[in-house]
Amino acid sequence: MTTVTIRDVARRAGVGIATVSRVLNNSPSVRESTRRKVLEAIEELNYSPNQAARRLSRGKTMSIGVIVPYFTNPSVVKRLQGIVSVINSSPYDLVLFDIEKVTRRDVFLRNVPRQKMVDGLLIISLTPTDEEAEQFLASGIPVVLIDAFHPRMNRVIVDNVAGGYKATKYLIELGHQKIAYVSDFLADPFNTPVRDRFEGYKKALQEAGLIFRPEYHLQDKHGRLPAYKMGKQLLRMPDPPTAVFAYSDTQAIGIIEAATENGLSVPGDLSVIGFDDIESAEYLHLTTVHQSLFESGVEGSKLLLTQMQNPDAIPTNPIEIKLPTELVIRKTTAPPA
Amino acid sequence: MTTVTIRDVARRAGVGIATVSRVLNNSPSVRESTRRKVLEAIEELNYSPNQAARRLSRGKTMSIGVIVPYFTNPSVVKRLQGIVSVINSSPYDLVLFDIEKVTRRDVFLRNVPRQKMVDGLLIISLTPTDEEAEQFLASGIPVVLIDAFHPRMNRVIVDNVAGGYKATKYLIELGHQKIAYVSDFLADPFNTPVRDRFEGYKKALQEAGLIFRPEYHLQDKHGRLPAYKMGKQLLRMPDPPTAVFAYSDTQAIGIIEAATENGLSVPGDLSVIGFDDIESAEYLHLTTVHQSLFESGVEGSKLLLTQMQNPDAIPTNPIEIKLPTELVIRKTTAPPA
DNA sequence: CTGAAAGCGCTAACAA
DNA sequence: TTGTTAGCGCTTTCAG
Repeated sequence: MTTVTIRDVARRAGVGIATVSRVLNNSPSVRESTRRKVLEAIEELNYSPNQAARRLSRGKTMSIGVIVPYFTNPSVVKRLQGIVSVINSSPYDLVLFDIEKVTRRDVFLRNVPRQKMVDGLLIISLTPTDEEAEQFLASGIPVVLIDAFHPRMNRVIVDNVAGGYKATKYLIELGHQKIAYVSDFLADPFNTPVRDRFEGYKKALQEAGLIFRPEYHLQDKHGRLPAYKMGKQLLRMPDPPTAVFAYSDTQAIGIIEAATENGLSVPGDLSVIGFDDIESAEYLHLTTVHQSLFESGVEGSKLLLTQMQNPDAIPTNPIEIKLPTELVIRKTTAPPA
Repeated sequence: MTTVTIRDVARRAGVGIATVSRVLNNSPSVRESTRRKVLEAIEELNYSPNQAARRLSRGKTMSIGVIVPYFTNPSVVKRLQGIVSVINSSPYDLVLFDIEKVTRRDVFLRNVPRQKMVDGLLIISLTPTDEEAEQFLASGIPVVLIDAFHPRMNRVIVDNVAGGYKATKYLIELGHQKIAYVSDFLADPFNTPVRDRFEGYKKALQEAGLIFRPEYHLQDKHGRLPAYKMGKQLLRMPDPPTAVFAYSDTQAIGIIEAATENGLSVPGDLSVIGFDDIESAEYLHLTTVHQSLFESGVEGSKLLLTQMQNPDAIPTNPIEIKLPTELVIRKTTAPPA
C-alpha cells in the first residue's frame, strides 16, 4: 500500500538511485556483486518501478493503441485477435479504444496521437480523412491502417473489389441473373470496403452483360437484424432476386433467416453468398469470400512494430500489404430453380 | 513533432503555468477572461497535455486493466464486449492483457497491480490463488473477478452448479440414461466452472438414481477440435452415450461435427446440449444453458467503477453478484431413439 | 484569482 | 563502476 520507490531500494542496498536504475534496465556496467545487492533489496521490499514515472522520463509509453469501430462486429474481433497474438509477445501493452459513435471517432483520432498516450497506433476499418492523415503524419507516431486506406499511410488491405467481383461472378456462373447486393450504408465516407465490393459486384454484372438494377441494392446499418429486414424486403418484391451477395457474413446470416422464415429453402430457392468467412460461416455452411481477418491483424502489428524500430519513422512511400481473398464454396449457393 | 508543453501555452497566454493547469482541469477559480485567453493559446498551439506527466503527478493512471485468458474464446470476447461498453462511457482507458500461457499468468497477476499501471482491474475467468488474492488486497487497487471466485474478492459469477444440473436434468427428463460430460481439463486449478458444472451434472444423475460412469467423462484442452476428437472417441465406445452435455458451446459444436461425420443425426441419434449461449449457438439451433456473458462484463465494470469511487476501497465483505442461468431449448436435443 | 515553487518517481548525462 | 543532479510535463500547495 505504502509506495516503495527507487530511493527506498537505493537506501536499503546502500547504493545510489542511478545504480538501482541501471540494474532495472539491465545496464551491463554494474558490478555483479552490486547488482546482487540491489536485486536483493528489490526482492525484500517487493519493489516494482512506477510505470508513469518511467514513461515520463523516457518519453516512451511502451504501449500500442488500437482503435476499432464497433467492437461487437465479429470481423473486427477476429482482426483484433490477430493483433493481440503478436503484441502479446512484444514488450508493449495494448490499449483498446472502441468507437461506437462518430463523435468519439474524432476525439480519438485527434487526441490519441497528440497526448502521447501510445508509441504506435493501429487503426482498424476506419478510413482517415486527409486532414486526419496529416495530423498523424505530423504527430510523428507510427500508424498502420488495417482494412482501411489512405495514400499517405501504411496499411494492410484486402482487395475488396476483386472479392466482390469473385462472389458475383460465381453467382453468375451458376446461372443467376437476378442478383442483389445487400450492404452497409454506401455513403459512409469512412467505410471504403462497402463501396469496393459494390464496385466488384457491378463489374462482374457488366462483364456478363447484365444490367445493374438499382432496386436490387439495399443498404442499412450493419448487423443481422437490419439484414434480415432487407431480406424480407427483397423477397416482397414483384420480381425478387434469385441470389444475394451480402456485404458481410453477418448480413448473409440475416438474409438466410429471412428466406427460411418465408418458407424458402437456401440454396434451393435463394442463393446467398457472404464475405469475410467468420467462424460461424463454417458452421452454417455459408458460401463466402474468405479474407484473412486474423492474418490482417498479425501483419499490421508486425508492420507497426518494424516501423517503430526505425527512428526515421515515416517513409516517403507508405508500405502497403495486400492480402488475398478466396472464394469458399459451401452450401448456400446453387443454380437458380 | 516538436512537443508543445504547458509552459509554452503559459507564455503564449501571458499567464503562469498553474493557471493553464487550472483551465485544463476546469477549476472554477479562474477569471473568465483569463480562461478564454488560455483556451485561445491552447487552440493556437494545438496543445494537448502529456498523459504520462499527468499520471505521474496525479498518481492516477485513468485506465482500467482487463486480464483475460485466451482472447480467442468466444465467451471471453462476449464478456469483454460488455466491459468495453461501459468503460467506453467512463473517463478510463482500457488496457488489455491476454494470457495465453500459464507463465504469463503469474507475471500479469503479480506485476499489473504493483506497477501502478492501472487504477482498477477486471479479471475474467481466472481464479486467483490465495497468495495472489493477498497481493491484490495488499496492493490497494480495486479488483473485480468476472466468472471466477475467491472468497475475499469482489466478483460477478454464475451459478455453474445449477447450470450443469439444469442441463443434465433436462436430458434425463427427455429419457436419456447414458449421458456423457465433455469438458476442459477438470484439474485446472484456475478453472472453477468446469468443476462446478461437473458437480451439477453428477448431482442430477444421482438425484435420478443414475450412476455416474467415469468413462462417460472426457476432458481435453478447450476448443472445437479437441471436442471433435472426444466426440469421435465417445462414439467408438461399445456402449456409447445417447446424449452429451458439453462444458461449452464451442465444445458442443465439435461434438456435433463428430456425430454428423459419423453419419449420426443430431438430435435423432445423439442429443447435445452446450453451455454459454454464444452467438453461433442460435444460428446452429443448439440447445444450451444460457448465461449472461455480455451482462457479466457490464455488471463487473459497474461494480469496479463504484469500488474505485470509494476511497475506502476494499470492503471487509466482498460483493458478489450472481447472474442466473437459463435453459434454452432449441433443436439439438430430443428423446433417445 | 494568480504565480512561484516543490514535488510525482524515474532516466540519463556528467563527474568522480 | 558509481553517485549526483538535472530534468521529463504536469498538479498542487502556499503566498500574495
